[in-house]
Amino acid sequence: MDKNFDAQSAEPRLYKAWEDARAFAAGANASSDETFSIMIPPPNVTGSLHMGHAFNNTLQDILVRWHRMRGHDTLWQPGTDHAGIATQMVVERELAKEGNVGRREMGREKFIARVWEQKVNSRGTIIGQLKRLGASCDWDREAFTMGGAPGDPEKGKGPNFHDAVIRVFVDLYNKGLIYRGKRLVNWDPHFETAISDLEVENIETDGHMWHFKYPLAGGATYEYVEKDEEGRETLRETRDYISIATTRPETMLGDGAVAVHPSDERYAPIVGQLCEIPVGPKEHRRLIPIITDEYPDPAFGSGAVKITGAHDFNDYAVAKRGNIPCYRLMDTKGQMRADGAPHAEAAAIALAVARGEKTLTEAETDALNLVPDDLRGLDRFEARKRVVEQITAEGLAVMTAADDPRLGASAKKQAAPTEEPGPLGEEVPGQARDSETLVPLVEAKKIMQPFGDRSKVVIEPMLTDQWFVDAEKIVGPAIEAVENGTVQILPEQDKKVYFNWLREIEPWCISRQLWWGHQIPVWFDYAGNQFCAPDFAAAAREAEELYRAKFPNAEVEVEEDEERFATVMAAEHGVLPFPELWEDLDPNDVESVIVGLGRDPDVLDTWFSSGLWPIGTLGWPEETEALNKYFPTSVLVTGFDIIFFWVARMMMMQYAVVGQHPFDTVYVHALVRDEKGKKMSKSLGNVLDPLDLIDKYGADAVRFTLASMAAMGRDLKLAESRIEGYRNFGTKLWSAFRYAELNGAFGAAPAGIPAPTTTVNRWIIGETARVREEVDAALTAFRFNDAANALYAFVWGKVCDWYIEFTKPIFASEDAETIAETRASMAWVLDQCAILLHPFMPFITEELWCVSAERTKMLVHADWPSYAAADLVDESADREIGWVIAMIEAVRSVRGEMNVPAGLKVNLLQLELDAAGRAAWTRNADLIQKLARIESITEAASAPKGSATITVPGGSFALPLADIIDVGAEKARLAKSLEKLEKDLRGLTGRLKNPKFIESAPEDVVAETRELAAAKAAEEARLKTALARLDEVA
RNA sequence: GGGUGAUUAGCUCAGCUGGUAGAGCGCUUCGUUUACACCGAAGAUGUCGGGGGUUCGAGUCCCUCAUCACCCA
Repeated sequence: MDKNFDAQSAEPRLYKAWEDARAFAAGANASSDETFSIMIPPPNVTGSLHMGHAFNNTLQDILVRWHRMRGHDTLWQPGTDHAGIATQMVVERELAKEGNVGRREMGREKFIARVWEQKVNSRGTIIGQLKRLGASCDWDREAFTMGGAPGDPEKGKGPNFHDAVIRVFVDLYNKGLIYRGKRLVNWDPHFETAISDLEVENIETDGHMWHFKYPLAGGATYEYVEKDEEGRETLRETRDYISIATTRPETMLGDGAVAVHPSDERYAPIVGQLCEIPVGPKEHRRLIPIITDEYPDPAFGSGAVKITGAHDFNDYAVAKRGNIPCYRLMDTKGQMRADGAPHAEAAAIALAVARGEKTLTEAETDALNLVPDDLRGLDRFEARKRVVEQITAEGLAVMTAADDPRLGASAKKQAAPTEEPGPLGEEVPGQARDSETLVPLVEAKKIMQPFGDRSKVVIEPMLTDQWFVDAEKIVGPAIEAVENGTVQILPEQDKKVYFNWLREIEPWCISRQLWWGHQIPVWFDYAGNQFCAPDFAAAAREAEELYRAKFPNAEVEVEEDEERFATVMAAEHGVLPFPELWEDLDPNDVESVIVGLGRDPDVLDTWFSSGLWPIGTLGWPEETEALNKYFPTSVLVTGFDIIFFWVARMMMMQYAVVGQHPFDTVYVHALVRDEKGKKMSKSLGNVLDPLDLIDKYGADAVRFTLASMAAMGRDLKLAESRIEGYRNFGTKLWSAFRYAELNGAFGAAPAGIPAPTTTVNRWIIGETARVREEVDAALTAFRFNDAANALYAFVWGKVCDWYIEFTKPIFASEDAETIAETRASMAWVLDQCAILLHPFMPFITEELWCVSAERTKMLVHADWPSYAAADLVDESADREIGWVIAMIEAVRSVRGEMNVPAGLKVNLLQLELDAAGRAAWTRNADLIQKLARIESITEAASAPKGSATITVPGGSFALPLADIIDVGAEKARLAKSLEKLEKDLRGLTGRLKNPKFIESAPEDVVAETRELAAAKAAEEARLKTALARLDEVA
């Protein structure tokens, strides 16, 4: 054997050997009917392996390898996710980089073809990286969340996931669980698509709060009175306006009302009146009603809130309650609308509505563009600036003293006025020279601003038509399953997060205005009828049926017409031409009907398809053998950040579709952070690339590190030094095998558990059984760190530190029988180390397995042991070795502290020793003498002058070190031990003297305490005699 | 604002149902005793965030305060 394991060259070789042997195939090495299955959380196709993946997949691989070795019928299902928005973003960026035309110029079909190309190319990256980690997935079953979708160049290679997704959509649609509607959604103006609320990050940012006056209609006035808590008047003035605070002035253009709290006395006199939106051309100022609603907080701002139903979630709710129109102001890019009739015309209609002279349908309201002509087409932030300028110029901004602290940093700047006064009301307001001057009240304020998690642009709440899953109707079983334990979530605390979210579930917006994804299987006709079906032919049949019924004597022909969808959309915006024509017809007279069907161009949220991952990968809707065998799956291992995105939705969807729970256990792991606890991010530059680490330390070291730090529910802070430490552990194991090789313990594989006679061999076999139980118990409880640490402590602390050292005198001896027995025992013990470590460190253990003996199977398929400590632990061997170790440590400790030269062999005087101690000594004299470097031992009645005392259970010894010993140092050493001992003893006897302790503590605890107290007392006595002797000398 | 978690050795953390604190790394001293210097031997270090309570007994259970982190508004 070489001196070290060469991970770089061995890992690819070993992985290939496993793959060639189809060692990871579902059911490989199965010897029982028990099944174990895991679905990989599919990484994005365009992604690459980061620390989170490495962690996640290491844990999965440990479980999978462990179960496979235990003979369970095991499947680890791999695959990748099409990651709609992320992938589309990557490809669009690539196109731009190549100087190519954009996707719109390219057209949908060509663009999709391009994305497929990208998918085929980059899919291999992440798969290759998973293999480098050692992931033992059944690669032949690799799935893709868009597998089989139109354009898939590898159609038929993996499961047809597309058909499954479409089928589920149709199914849920038919069950009434999916619907289309105009709702306020989170709109990403960069990608020009709706996104779900989970894809929005709310970030606190520096913002402003502007205060404006909305003049009352017709110059009306009222007494505005403010009172303090005792009801005393603090302010009374006659006002002709109502004061409004807003962080988004540009949305004023779409205000539908001003709302105040019903209990707010300040505004009671003007509720029901109209007020004027103080922006837009003077001659077309819109009037809006002042209404009451529970939403405004009287204590916040002025207590009055403008209501812009089409651009704010809270306002939307108020608008719905108060039947206030929601006027959409922006287009898909977040620019002020430039469509429709001129502002004057639109404003007139809106005014009529506000006066109650006219009502509009939802579509008509949406068609109305209330953006003043001069602001049309502007970016929303530019529009904000203009609106503020216009209002301020007109004198309708609320003013305040220039040193008003609410102005924030800009207020302090007053002392040093800038040279050029900027336009009033800008984001840096107020250029006044002294506090007498009034400036517009623009509060500097932290506001929570929504950002797209992918695009990083400010999300715009937008009123659009979208598809929704009526999640509320399907959460029931998902909640119950966790409540009643059908599905276990670990760690327990994450259950709460799960419940909180599910119990307050909102409709799930599943449509995305993207091209890369599963296109929604719904076709529209002229009249806006929806036909939901797996394909056009089926949709056409439905349409045909409908029109046959409507026009009994007509020949009905249905044709696909992509233009139709656009027509219908236009119709929704106010022009609905065709059904009106029919009103004048007698349906019986119609002889021919041509129905054009256009398909909804939108695609489904990626999470809708990954929600079907457990069944879709197993071939559902076909009743495949795999589905029968491996579903419901055993464990889902995933990060806590996607409990909502994925776990909860898989639960809901699996129940909704197949009425079953998708997995028995969800193991939620934490985040990998850097050593300072910061989240790893590219912008911080603290990212540890798992592949770099694998290159440097080997996959085994990386895996073992991650496993040993996987304490449940705790983030792991990863320092490279830890990985280095576990690389060293691998080397330690390697060199232990090398020792075995040098001592003839290689060769034939052990046939069974050896039954040696020598104490050390009997002892280590018992220890092995103990660690096997520990590892199994830890893995059963998903306590990966406990398992890893138990193995570390066993291999290093027991096998290497003691067992191997104990065998040295044996192998150096002439005792052929004992040597043979020790070789067999050592071979077996090291085999067990390899087996038990294999799930954690698959590469090095496989290599050691293969080089150390002739094998019938590779380690990946070796049989996991089941021996019990109860059967293999030999109590007397255990006690004896315990004593021997204590003896050696005691001598070494004294030597170390007394600065006895390491090379010097010393003579030991035995002062007193009980029978057990004598027996242990006799049987293990060789080994104690070698390890403690003792030349000889002689019995003596008393310790000579200038000797150091060694106490062990049942006896005491003396090291005569007349020449070297420092009596003072020895006294100090003994005094220190004695002090500690006495302290322990005080605690113990104190407890034993307490009658309540004897009464109420369990018997075994009392007994244990007594034993401990006795042992400590004995040792105390020995130490005291030793000290007394020293006193005599001194 | 609501929720969750954390606070234990210099650092990073274990410590499951209460029985009197552990690991790894780091640090100090010594050491080539042929498995291993990616090593060995020895050693030092803790009012377990503060305060209160329950208990014979609290790092562990309860209350409270403080600080930090994350999630959701």
